[in-house]
Amino acid sequence: MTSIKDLAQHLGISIGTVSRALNDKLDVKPATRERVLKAAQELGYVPNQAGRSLRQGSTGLVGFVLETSSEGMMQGDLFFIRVFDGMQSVFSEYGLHLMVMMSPSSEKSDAYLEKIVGRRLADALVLSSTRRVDPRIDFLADRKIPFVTLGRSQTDRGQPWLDLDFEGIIADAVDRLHARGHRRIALSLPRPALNLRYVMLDAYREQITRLGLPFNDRLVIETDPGDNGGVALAHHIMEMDDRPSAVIFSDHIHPFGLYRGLADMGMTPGRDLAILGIATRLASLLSPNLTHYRFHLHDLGRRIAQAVIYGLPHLHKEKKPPLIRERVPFTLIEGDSDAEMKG
Amino acid sequence: MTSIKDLAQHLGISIGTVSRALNDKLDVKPATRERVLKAAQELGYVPNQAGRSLRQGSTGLVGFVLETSSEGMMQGDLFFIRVFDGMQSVFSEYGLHLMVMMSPSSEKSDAYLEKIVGRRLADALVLSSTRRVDPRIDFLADRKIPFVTLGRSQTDRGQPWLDLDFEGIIADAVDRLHARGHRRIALSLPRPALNLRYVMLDAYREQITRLGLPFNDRLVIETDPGDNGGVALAHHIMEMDDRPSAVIFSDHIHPFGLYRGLADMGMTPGRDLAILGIATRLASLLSPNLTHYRFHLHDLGRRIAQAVIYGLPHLHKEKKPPLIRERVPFTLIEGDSDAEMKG
DNA sequence: GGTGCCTCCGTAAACGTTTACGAAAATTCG
DNA sequence: CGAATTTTCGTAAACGTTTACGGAGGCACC
Repeated sequence: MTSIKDLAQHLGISIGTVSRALNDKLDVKPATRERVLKAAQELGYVPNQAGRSLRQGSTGLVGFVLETSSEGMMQGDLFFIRVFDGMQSVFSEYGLHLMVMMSPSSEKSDAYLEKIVGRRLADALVLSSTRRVDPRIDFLADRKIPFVTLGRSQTDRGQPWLDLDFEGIIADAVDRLHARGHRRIALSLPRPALNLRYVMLDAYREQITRLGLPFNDRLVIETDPGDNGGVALAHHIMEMDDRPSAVIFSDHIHPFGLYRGLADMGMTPGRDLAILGIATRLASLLSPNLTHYRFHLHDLGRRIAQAVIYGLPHLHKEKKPPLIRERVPFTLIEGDSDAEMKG
Repeated sequence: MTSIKDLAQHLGISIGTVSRALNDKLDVKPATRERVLKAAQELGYVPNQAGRSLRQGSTGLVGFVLETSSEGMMQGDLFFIRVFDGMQSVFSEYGLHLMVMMSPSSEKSDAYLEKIVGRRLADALVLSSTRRVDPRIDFLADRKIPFVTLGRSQTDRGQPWLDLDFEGIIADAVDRLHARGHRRIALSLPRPALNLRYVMLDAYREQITRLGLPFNDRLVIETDPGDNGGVALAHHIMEMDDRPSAVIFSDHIHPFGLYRGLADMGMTPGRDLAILGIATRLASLLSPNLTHYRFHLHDLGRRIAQAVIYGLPHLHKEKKPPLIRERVPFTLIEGDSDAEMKG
């Protein structure tokens, strides 16, 4: 593999000059710069990242920490790949590379982070699946590693975050169902550790009481990772003695299970139970059409990337970059799963 | 951040000894080794990867090149994350890290690989979405970069590969449908560039003729990326004048679309059209149950990882490691979507 | 006590860059 | 034409490791 030394020898100039030429430094004659660039092209020279990292203390890599939620059905997949794509599209402009890292389950995730960070594998990290109390945030903040979280947390160390606008969704969903005559509106929530759960629950409670409805915690239903995609959930709901007439989902998998479960019981979504979900494009494959909230995930990725850039001083010119803490807006896709309540 | 120099000063010994102690070299007294390890623990020392990479010429990273198939519905997602998980579980034992890299669309993927490889970002690569003629394979082989492909290709440079046993699936599927009285069996295939398409087509033709059925290329149906998950496909199939009584899918998304399309037409999968698919756990959410072929994706990931290890001489002891070229076996999950043909 | 052999450790070079510094060359100016 | 200034370039240090090499001690042996 050709090194900068080879290049310099081949051109008969010093490696210092070659380096400056390649990195667009000022003090190099235009003519020689051209010669260097041309030779680099011909010899297929690409700077070795290790050498460069060592010298300038930055690797050009941004790590996205993905937890292998060992809980049955993988939730995020369809979600994440679009986000990654958006992130990379921004990073490319800065010569950065996105590195998706599979972190072990949460108990060992600290040791994992320790290694990543200690080895200086990445210049910055993005955390996902943020928990209400998230030690990873303290860990990174203590070590002054630039990072951004996808999802909020109560562990607040002044870090930038991006999140979906769950409050907006819940408010809209509750309003919408209320306007259509529903009074017993259930909410399906993920496991307790995730901060997402509390955000949605608070928003739900707030909107319910604002509408003058009684808050009933029996209508707050926990999704069971062991439940195969939510089939059992359907039975659970339909067999409650004061069963809800509508249910709001916080993910895009469980609506499928619920549809399936209802079908098994001979019931129809939208007629026997109104359903609202947060969904990806997959939702369009449900019949009847699922009314759901959708996000521009590619944009979300771009926003995350921007927040990361702001955390890396050598990549932008802002003296005091803004602290990015945004909830990205949703779009409502109207379907037939949340029809008017008759009776 | 503490470097090995800090550690050495703190202990009052040379950095050479510290390095040897940490790397389990022979010529260091057990007592000092212990002291070093203890101090490293206390000071939170983790070796800087850039320094190490520079010296030994390897980064400890394995890149998985994921193409952002810009074609409508993302196919692979649910699939890949499990594979990643399997890979990482092996890599962890070797101190390797999986780095998922989002490669741009295929036209520019060469320039992308050029950068990755030139910068020495990864010790080895894994290619996915292999095409029948895949220039990436030539590129990597020419540069002697260790790599493994997930999926086969006609571009054969002696590289190891892992793949799903599509031949086995097709043979089993055709047999199964034939035994149940089906004579007009359609096959749904992905876009032409992918090698997968040809593997399946060949296997299909072979099995069809072996059973004495006529090969009819009108029964080979191309899935349209623009078609929203296969809904239009349903209409297309049901409106053929010599329409098939069964269809085999090569992916896990289109069955959803087909179910949806059939439902829209008031038809029932398994009664009006037999359906076989290759699927992930999501399939259990279809009603009636989709009969499908399933793979142990975590294992697949582990196999890929093993093949990668064999390509990195410093990580194993084999003089001549075996060339891994395997099709991982499938499991049939029986459902109700491929019932007996009546009439 | 000299010789030889281990065991353990320190020294220093090397990996490929970038960059501060100063020297050389080119240009401008009086 | 010489001096002052600017432009351009070469030198060398530094980043954090690993590792080949050799030296210093300890011990056993004759």
